[in-house]
Amino acid sequence: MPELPELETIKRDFNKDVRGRIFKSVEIRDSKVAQFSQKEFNEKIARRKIKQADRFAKILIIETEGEFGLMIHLKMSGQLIYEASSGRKSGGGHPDKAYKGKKLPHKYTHIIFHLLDGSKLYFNNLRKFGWIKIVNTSDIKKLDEIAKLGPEPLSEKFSLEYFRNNVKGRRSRSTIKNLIMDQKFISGIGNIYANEALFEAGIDPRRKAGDLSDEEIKKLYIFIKEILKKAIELRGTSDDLYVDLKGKQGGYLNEALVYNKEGKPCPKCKGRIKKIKVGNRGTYYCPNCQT
DNA sequence: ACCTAAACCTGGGCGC
DNA sequence: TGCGCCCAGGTTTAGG
Repeated sequence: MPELPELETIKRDFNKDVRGRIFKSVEIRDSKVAQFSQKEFNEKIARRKIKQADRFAKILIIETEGEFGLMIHLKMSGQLIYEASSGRKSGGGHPDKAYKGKKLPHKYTHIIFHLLDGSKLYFNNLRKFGWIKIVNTSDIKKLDEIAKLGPEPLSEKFSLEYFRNNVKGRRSRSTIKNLIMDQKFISGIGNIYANEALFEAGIDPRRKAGDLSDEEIKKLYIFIKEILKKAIELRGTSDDLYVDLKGKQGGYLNEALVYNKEGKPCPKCKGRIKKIKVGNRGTYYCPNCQT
């Protein structure tokens, strides 16, 4: 579901296609998902030019040239889709359909942003866990949701030393899979890429973090980065509902090693991939290769 | 302080 | 055909 690579894909496309446009108005179709009022939007966002999109782990922030911006979390069923105004060249597929071929907007479109040039941003969210709120962007890193996040796996702050110290130290009693999905420890990894990285590193997801050898810790550290980089190149994973800004699916699922592969042959040993529960999450692994 | 499990929400797939 | 049940999942909250 939307994890770091998916949000990174949206951010990059957003900065290419939407940056510089101007907010006009908003249609709030579900007030749980839109955690702001019409009035607040009119006061803080309307008429402002879009400066850029930033990504912090799985959170997207759309900054305007004013003091405020939008903070967006897709959770697992969210879609942020851009539709260029009709009549102008949009430079790519027109995303008028994004959920089972339904035309936008549809039942699960909870917010629509209208931009001054007639283009639109749709926020769809089937399970309504995702949200958008208006935040003051003068000091983004101090915002509650951002401040509590651990380092990004592809940043310099995520060093092997940091990783090793935490895996062996304070957090050593949780399972290694739960640990690498803990956003306060490393931010941006969710269920899909946790499964994939543990497979590549040959580590059983149920292992206690503290029982990993230095060599295993290093392998996992390397593969977390590798898997995420590869997933960004492939524009993310579309298992169920994830699509990019233009409503297109990501390419990673075709390349996935174990995720969603129950009963399929392991890419390394040709044994069968098993599905179990770890920390209440569906977990795919190869019993032969991951020990 | 720590960990686990339920809750949030909805559609889809399954068994009967 | 249709009802009821369980599952998916990121994060928070409640409970142990």
